[in-house]
Amino acid sequence: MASGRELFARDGPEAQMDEIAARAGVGIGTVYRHFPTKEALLTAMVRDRFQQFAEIATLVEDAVDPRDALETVMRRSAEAVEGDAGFQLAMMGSNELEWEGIEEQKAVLAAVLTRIIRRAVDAGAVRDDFTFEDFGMVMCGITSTMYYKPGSADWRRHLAIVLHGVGAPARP
Amino acid sequence: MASGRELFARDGPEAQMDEIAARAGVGIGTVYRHFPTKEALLTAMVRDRFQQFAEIATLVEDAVDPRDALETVMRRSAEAVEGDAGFQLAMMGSNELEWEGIEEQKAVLAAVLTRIIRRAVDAGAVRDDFTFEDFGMVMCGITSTMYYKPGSADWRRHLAIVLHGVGAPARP
DNA sequence: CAGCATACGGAGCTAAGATTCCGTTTGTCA
DNA sequence: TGACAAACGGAATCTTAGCTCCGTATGCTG
Repeated sequence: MASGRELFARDGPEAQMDEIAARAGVGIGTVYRHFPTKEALLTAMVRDRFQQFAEIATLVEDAVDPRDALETVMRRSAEAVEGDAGFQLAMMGSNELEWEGIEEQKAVLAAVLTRIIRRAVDAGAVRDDFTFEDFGMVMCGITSTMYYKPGSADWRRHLAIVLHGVGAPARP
Repeated sequence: MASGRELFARDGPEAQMDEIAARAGVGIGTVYRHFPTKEALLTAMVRDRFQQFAEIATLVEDAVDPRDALETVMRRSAEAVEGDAGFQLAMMGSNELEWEGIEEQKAVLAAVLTRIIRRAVDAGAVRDDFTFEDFGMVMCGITSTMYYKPGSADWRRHLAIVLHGVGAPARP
């Protein structure tokens, strides 16, 4: 059940299948009938999030100011993930393991973001060596703040620092 | 054994006690005679690292340029931790759980770093709201890159971005 | 060398949590 | 209403990994 996977996300990735089932109001067997394994459940959740990221990025892509677009994508994506400990951990590891069936969503996101980044670089608003890879990297960092200080808004400071750091260095 | 804990650090925090013991060339019982619990072993390791951080910071504190001092501390600390997956994960969580017996080392580090940061801020080289807490936060982020891309030098890019972001914003 | 103490090794105990399996319930068709 | 199918629930199983315990080896003293 969709509801089940969200509850799981909320409690973090070490949530027990028993608990997930109970909270969704079904038996364990039922959960396993929908998702053959715990990892499958995780993956489904992660895929949804990446899709959401892609939607956010697409929505913002045509903003007049490309620098704004980038900033907004980062902020909105981070906000979307606040309180979803399960995904936060998954994301921090997303560069490591290639989750099955995530590639597609990731590719869409990469395409949109690459365009946004290129525009921002061309506008001189972002350091010219910034890439989609870097985007993922710094987002993971921000996510780590979220994960380890749940409920705090500290990640916004982290984002602010990174956003400043992503800007083009002052020409001397 | 000191050697034992390092081997453990290398293999990550999910290394099994059996394996640790075997690799150290002793029996499991012997490991448990030195460290009552797996967590104790972790903690000992983490304490050593924090002490190392404090030493690095102290060594660099008197550099002429406070901005350089900060940068050097970050880089050297990160380098010290490269390849130590166990500590990397522990550090990412260090703001969450208060490890027993780490407070002392952490306090020393905080004192030195706070001085360095203050000097850098006073010199106008670092954004004036930057704190020791922020230091830990961004270091965790950089560490997450290290952890999830082991063996890669990508964390240096992450550090570069963050360092730029930590700088004082241009006065308009 | 005998006797005692200290430290070792590692088989086995126990807990936790993912996954399986089968008897039961619910729903549909004639 | 009876028979069959699909979906369910959750106790039991299997696996993994931390930890305990006790018989043995090493070393010191007289």
